[in-house]
Amino acid sequence: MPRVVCVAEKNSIAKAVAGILSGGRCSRRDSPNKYIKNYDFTFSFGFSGSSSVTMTSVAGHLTGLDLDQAHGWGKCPIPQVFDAPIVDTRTKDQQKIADNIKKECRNADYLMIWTDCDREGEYIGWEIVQTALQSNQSLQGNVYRAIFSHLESGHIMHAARNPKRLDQRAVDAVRTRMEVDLRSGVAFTRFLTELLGSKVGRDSGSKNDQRPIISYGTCQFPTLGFVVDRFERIRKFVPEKFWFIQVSIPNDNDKTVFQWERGHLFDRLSVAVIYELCLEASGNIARVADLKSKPTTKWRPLPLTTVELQKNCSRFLKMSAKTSLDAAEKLYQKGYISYPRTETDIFPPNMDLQALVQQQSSDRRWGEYAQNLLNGNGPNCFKWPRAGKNDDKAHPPIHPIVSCGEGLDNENEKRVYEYVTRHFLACCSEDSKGHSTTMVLHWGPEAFTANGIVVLERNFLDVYVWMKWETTKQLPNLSVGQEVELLSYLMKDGQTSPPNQMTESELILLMDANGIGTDATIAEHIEKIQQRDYIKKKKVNKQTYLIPTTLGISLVHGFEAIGLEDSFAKPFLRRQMELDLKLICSGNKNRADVVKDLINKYQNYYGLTSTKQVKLIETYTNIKSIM
DNA sequence: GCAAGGTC
Repeated sequence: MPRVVCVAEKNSIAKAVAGILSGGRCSRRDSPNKYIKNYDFTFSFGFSGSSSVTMTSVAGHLTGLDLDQAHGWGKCPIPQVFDAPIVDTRTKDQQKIADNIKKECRNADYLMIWTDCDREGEYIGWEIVQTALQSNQSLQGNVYRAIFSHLESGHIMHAARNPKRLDQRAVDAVRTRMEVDLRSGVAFTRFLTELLGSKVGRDSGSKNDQRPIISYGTCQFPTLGFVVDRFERIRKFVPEKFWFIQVSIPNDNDKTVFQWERGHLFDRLSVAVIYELCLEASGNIARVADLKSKPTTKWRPLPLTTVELQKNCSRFLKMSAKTSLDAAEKLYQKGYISYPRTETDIFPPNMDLQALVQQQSSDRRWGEYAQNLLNGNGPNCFKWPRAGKNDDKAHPPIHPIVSCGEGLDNENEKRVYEYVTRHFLACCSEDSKGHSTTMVLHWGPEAFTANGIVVLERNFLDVYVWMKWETTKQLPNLSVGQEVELLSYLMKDGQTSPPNQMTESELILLMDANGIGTDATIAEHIEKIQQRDYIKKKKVNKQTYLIPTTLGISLVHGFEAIGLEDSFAKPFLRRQMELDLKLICSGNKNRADVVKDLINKYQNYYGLTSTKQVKLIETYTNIKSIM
């Protein structure tokens, strides 16, 4: 019988796929790595007929990239970093996993790649192929690639029966990113550490004269740039005075305040003239000009992605992005929630979501809510979630798998589980419904509006406890055309205020929108620039803000003073690389040209930076003296 | 000792 080895990106996928292909009849063997298992069964592939199959996995990348020995830290002039030979490396864990693959493939006839169907997965597939060929050259030409986007059994069967080949263009694109990130990162990190490390070290009074690392990374710098940018906008902010008119009318024993439709104006005299006009024309009498009443809804959330999870854990639970992602990872490993790294905000149509809701019906906190959704009496019954626009073709939105009851003793995991579950139940609920009334008053030639909301059905809000939507005070009972005596009519002034410092939740949004990092790495970049002492967390009242340090501000301004064509601290460079990678994937550019162009650019920037390096030191010294 | 990207 022919022998087929299948390799997935992680054990959870290997286990699930083996279970489906074998009809639940597979046997499990250990591998040298405790997280990796080998699953044996028989299956009939189109290319091999009835075969003896071993399904195993890697755990992410199987190889790493580094400069060769001769070009290690301090061993060569920095510019050589841009064209030094690159070697593949393996950590001890990777070595064990590679050994397992080589052993399993030694007597194999076919190799089938089951890594995630995204760009990185394609590259990991290529790493697996290279490793397998080291022990079995005859596999060359007998490598297939399964195309799948979730783990529903019919879908997996279809993938097994319709294999494709690895997409070399996607592999090339990833290799390009790796090489450019490595060379640019290593070169500028060594340069900055040599130039500023001892200076910063002395200033910060760090012990045993240890020099801090001052790193450059294609993601680290734009992340820092966002924070510094906000900081500068606040620092340079000049408040501007404005004037406006506000009127109010009686409402029961209280009043209803109406806002001027012009908002506010920055010219006092204009407002004063308008105010006089109104007063002359109408005295203290206004007229109801319009009354609009309409149903309104507050939408339930979209299915949960990683970025949304991190943003909301930061906003609602005051957890750092790193902490929430780590907790989610643990919950996934324990089998409580689905895979936590996903960009998908649309559920596959044949998923049994009701069964997942049912799972939650025994919970003390939201069990009754879940049960009511399924019972279907009352306005709030199970409704298929809204569909977002993103599908990473690899993982479904984050959702709870089983109820954990009181089974979690780690506080962070408990809170993240609660968030994921409440979010999921909210997704499967009705929108919240209300009624909004808008009244327009005319006073002289000017219009003023007031708005009232009655929440009629809370629906998902009952389980999504962090979101608020409240009934406001009712508008007074008046009809169109009616005249009303004003309780007050005032000309007021105010001034514009600066934006707040950056929150972590805003930073995540900015990074995501600008393509800086991925769902899995955004939290790490934010963590990294704190470790490097470029930014610091600062608590004001109950809110935590991210504030750049002297070093962080100096780096951004220092490079600005040098005047590189594409600023390191802006997202443009990274975005341009991303576009080039897409062109490699579509076959419109080749890897060698893109690498050459990008490395050339960094070489030029390095040349310019080193001739103007004194500007970096000056900037640091100047900012140090005024901070 | 340096990057960013996977994953445990």
